[in-house]
Amino acid sequence: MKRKITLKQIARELEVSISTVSKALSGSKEISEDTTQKIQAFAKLYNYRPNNIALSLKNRKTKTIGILIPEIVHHFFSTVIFGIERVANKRGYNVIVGLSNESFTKEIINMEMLANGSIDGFILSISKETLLKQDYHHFHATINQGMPIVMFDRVVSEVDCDKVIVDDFNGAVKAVNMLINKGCENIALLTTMDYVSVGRLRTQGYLEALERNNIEPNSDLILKINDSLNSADHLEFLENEINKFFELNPNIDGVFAVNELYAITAMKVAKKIGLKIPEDIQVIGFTDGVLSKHATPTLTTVSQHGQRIGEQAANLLIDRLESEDVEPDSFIVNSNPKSDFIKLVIETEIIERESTK
Amino acid sequence: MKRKITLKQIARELEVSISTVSKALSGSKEISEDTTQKIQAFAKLYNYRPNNIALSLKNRKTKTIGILIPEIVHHFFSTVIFGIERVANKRGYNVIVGLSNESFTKEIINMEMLANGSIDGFILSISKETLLKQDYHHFHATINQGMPIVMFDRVVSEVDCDKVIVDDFNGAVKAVNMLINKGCENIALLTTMDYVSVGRLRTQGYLEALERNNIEPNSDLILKINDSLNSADHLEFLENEINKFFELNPNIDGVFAVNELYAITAMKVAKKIGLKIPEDIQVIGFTDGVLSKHATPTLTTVSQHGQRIGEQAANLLIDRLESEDVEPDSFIVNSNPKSDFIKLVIETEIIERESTK
DNA sequence: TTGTAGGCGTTATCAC
DNA sequence: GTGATAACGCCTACAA
Repeated sequence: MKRKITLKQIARELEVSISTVSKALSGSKEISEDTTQKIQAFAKLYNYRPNNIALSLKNRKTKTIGILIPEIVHHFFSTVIFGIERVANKRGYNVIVGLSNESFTKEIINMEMLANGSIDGFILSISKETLLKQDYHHFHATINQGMPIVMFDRVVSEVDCDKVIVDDFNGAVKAVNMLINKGCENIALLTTMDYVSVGRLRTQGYLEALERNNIEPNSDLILKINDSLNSADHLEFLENEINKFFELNPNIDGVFAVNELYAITAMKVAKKIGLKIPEDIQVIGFTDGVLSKHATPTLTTVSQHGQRIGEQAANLLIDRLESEDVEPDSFIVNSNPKSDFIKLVIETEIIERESTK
Repeated sequence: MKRKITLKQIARELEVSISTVSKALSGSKEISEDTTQKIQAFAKLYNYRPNNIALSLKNRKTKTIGILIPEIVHHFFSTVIFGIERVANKRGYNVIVGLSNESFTKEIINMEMLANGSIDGFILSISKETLLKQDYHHFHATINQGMPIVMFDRVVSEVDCDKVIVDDFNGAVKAVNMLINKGCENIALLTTMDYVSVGRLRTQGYLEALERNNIEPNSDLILKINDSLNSADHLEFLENEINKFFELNPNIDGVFAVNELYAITAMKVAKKIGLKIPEDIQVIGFTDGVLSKHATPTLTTVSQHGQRIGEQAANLLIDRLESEDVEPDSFIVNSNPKSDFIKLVIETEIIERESTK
């Protein structure tokens, strides 16, 4: 077992100085043909590779991106990671993943763990608990330390940073519009509690679409589901809630659900009580995951393009990291660093499947 | 924007030496009460945290684990990551993720990228292409460099390292046994091509169960599906294959599928051609993912306990990393480092749902 | 053409 | 009690 070889060892072995080795390996023409050749051959033989940690320390940049997300066993988030990793890798960066599990404390711990030199910047989506608490001091702190953050999906206006968001509002408008155009007259909304901003935006989109079509919103047709329960009991609870809801409102002929699970469950309940999809009731869900594609009938969804979100976020972050390099040299007067944060809105796309006519 | 503060800056500010600051902060009692207090207060005020990179360089360990997997948008793998992250975090480690996308080359590039000091050890699952090529030199190389590897799920006997695997063989036996006990007489096997070892093991389990029950295996009832196509066309292809298969073998009353997708698709096709589940045909799939839980009918599956796999793998790796620290001091004669690699077999568990009687 | 020295941030050893 | 020094591995400005 031969440990990784270092410049020092090569130098000792070849009886030259460390800097000669360094220069020879980087192809500097300060060094003579002969020694360069000799050194490069030796290095190749022993498979020399510069130590990343040493480089990081010297260059004060690690070439790695920290991702901090609420959960990973989740189609949307893993898709985003996939997108991030893709461009990160292409641009020479690694990716380090931290999970908050929707917990405020774990989010903070993870941030501190990574912010101490391990990474050059963050790409993150805020945990539910943090959103509830509305305590964003840890974001401000790391930004103040000069570490850039790019937020995606669950973002918050209180923090100044680059953001990549889904066009939740218009996605919902499009979906509900489609239901209306396909003949639905009593469209139900299945949504979450308000504190997760995306849920709120999707609800607003639902209302907006109704208004544009001169349909009076009916609060009976809106079901707000408490999603704070954990998965074990959650599924049953969900089915019961939706079941009650459908029985109270037998006139429902269209459903817009703010996430895939609600949509799938709505279909399941509908089928159980004898409704035909899409003949009797049409369903559209936000978020295009595995379930939608494989449900029977397959589910029409609003796709968020998770991969694109990840790619854009990574590009945004890396662009900022690499532009910072130049900053100290440039004396642009209007650099205006406070307000030129970018907010990318990723358009949604409706994927039509069998649950709509 | 105040950059992260360093020992040097504290020292300068307080007009003491760097080493005094270092000692004071680590609570050494070499330093007087007074200065210790003063320094600690100052450090707290400026929120001093030691720089991880510098520590890594000094200690020659990064306290981070490299995960290298074929894909991340995949329930099983993300579950494993979840498990790894959990124990890694608990034990003070970070987790850096690389994706091979089932590509041999990307696997190598990622390994080399991470092996140059960025991590202390690997947890990985081998890409399909690598398994096909049977070229494992990169694993040997990194192990030879003194970097431990723990493989999970897709492992290979040619590489000497710790392994955590699913009991694919017995899982399959259990599943097929269950089908037999529930009255199935013509059990079909839906499997992949042979080169992915887990597929082969599950196939062997299927055969074993038949044999134990004195049932003559019938090659007509085994469908090997070419899964090298990409997802776009794959689904349709899959449905067609299974459809043809079912039509050729109308006597099938039980299906064991080596993965969730095949099982779900089999159910879909069965329903389409008018078979009732589980009355006419019962189905069990390997891998317990989201689809199984939400399909109609819900699918009986063989759960692999992905999270536990991840946890065990992480514990194995960290145990090895932290035992290495002691090694140089201990002069145990029978240390026998070559052959004491651990192979953990995680038992599967059948989760009964509606697709079986 | 080659080598020396300093520094990235930290800790540990040893001297004062 | 406090501080100087070396070392982790690398790079680079500056000497020789």
